[in-house]
Amino acid sequence: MRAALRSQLVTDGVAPECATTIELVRDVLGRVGDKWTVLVITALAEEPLRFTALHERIAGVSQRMLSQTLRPLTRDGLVTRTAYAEVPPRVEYALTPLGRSLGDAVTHVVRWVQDHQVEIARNRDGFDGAATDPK
Amino acid sequence: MRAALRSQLVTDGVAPECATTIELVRDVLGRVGDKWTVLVITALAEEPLRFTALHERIAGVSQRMLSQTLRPLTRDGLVTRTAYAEVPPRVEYALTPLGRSLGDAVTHVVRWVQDHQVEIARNRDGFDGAATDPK
DNA sequence: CTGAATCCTTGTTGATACTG
DNA sequence: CAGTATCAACAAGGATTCAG
Repeated sequence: MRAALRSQLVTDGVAPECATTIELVRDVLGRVGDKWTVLVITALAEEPLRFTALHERIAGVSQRMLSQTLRPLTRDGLVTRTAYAEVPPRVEYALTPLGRSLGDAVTHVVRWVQDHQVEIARNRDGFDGAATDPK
Repeated sequence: MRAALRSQLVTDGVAPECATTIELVRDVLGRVGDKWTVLVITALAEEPLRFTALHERIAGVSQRMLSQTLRPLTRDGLVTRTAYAEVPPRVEYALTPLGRSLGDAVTHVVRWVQDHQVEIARNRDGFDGAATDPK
């Protein structure tokens, strides 16, 4: 199964139909790895939120980055964007079932980090110590 | 549990000990989201490989990016680096159990993409169609 | 209120060349 | 063989300003 995973990811000698899958995998993984997407998903997982509310909950995000993060999520159907024709305008973002299921998948990785953070920190100390103290 | 996840990720009003966890989560997620790490992990999941072998298997990676990808993985204890004192030099990289377990966690996300790629593509078409065809 | 447009700074990537 | 050093190109992120 791991070989099957690799066959989906590797780019040398890919079959043409596979090329689109590997691109999509990279696209989504890159999304998950970016600075704000996971925070947006987890924030929306609690409850639907309007733009400003999101902006307030996610500390440090700029308006620009927030809308840049939301657009591809909306495009992929991970979140819905509902604009109410009022003045002042009101736009509510909510997580779709699809987005929720991605959040669940990502949770595995997040939990992995939490479960292994001590071990990782210890490894880093050992590595850095060996580098500076080569005795 | 989802609220717990969010409490680990969000940066506003964090407890001091949490700050290091959220940084680590971002660090690892960023790693997973970069261009080469997942490919390296999946390649090494099959068998230990030397530098050149990795370089050949992962199409498109430069020597520079490969060593830049390998160093943090080694530092965190996800892969081992064994240098044999020979001429010519030989260095073998292998996945540790820790690295293997991260690969398993990431597999959930990869499988999620595979399972939902059609739905995502359909959503994108709809989104793009609505943008260009506002009738 | 909800963004889009602009500018600017920084970080990331890749090509190339060089070393133990 | 297994990298490091250097440089140029580019993308990402943030601050600010403007608009519907």
